[in-house]
Amino acid sequence: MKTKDRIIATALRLFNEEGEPNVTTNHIADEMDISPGNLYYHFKSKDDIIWQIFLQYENKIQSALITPEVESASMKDMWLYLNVVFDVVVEYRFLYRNLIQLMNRIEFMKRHFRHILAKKSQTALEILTQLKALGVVDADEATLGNLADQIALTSTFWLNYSIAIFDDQFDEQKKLSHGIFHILQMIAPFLDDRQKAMLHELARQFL
Amino acid sequence: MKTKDRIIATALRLFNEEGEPNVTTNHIADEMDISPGNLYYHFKSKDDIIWQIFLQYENKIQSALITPEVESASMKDMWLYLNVVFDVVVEYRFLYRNLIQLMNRIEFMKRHFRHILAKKSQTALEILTQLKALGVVDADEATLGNLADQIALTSTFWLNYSIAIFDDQFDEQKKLSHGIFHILQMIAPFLDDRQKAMLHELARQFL
DNA sequence: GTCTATATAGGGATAGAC
DNA sequence: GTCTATCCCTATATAGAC
Repeated sequence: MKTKDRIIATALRLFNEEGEPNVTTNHIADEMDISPGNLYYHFKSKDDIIWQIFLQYENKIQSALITPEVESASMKDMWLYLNVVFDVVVEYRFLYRNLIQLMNRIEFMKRHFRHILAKKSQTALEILTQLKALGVVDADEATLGNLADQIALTSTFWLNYSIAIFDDQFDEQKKLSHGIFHILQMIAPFLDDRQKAMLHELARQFL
Repeated sequence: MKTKDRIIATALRLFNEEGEPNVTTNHIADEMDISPGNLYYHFKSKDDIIWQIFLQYENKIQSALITPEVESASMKDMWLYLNVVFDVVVEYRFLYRNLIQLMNRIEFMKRHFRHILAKKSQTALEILTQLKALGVVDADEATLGNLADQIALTSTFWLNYSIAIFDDQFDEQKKLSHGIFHILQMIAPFLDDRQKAMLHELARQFL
């Protein structure tokens, strides 16, 4: 693994663990046992490191945001989609914790993130629409649109929300599952009894 | 107005306008035409200023979170409640922009904010329950609980969300109304036609 | 209560040797 | 590509005069 990649990996880990504002470039270099000068040979600034991490993140989230072919014709498809999205969010959670700050500080970030957010909502809508066509979901267009936005918003801020409401020792993975099921519950009123039972079963297994 | 209060007012304004991390104590003193030394005569640290602002905020939000007697027996009651809450959120919006950061930095903040968030959800649930008893809303307990949490989450993070998705020149007040109607739309599927029409009318007037 | 002056510390970033 | 040494700057906070 090249030094440049190690810097990115280490920075990402420290940012996630301690919050980006609390992690200095010296801190990163120290953790890797390299000199600050070396770090600045590979990156021209701290924001440059963050931007490179963001580009990695953007790649991953975009792969996650390709509309899946709804296969099982059930809420399991939505559940899978949410799992993929939440995984990426967790992996790059520091971005979400300081979203506004970073968007204002780093050029292009705002535009790129806005694009991702729109895609999140759009993909959710496409899945819902497919599920509706298959008779799994029963709701009008406006409701589906509202649900899609709500899914985008919730998947974006759930981690912050859960930091605020849950005990700190609460298991990270549990928080996530909790978020996913919170979203699925939003859709539940528009499902028939068989699908509701399936949600219940998923909840039993994973919550 | 005493200097101490002027410091709080000025700090709040600057924090909101420029983001707390971008506003230094010197910056605040400068804006008020007092010396940094004077500022530190009144507050022992920057975090102390933030904490005092938070206590002000806590007072206001707690007044807003008292369950209203549902009077008009319509969605107008929910609409009024949301307006009161959003007003406070906007007045102290810098807290929401750096929520996690501040909660980790300032003692007690986490505990206090967690309490407020729980109350937000609880109050929303009480209003929904009253509306159900009056026959305005038709949904089971689980759905109402889910809606209440969703209202708490959305009212907390809507400002950040709207910064991310809307154009910067988009009017502040419009963003707010947009958030309120987004929440009302979440409840819409559980209303009868007359109530839906009322939402439509409110939207026409304020959106 | 308010000012001026300053201590202290730490972070971002660069120069130049190896 | 990596290190050492260091510069520069800015932020928090304090000391002591008025």
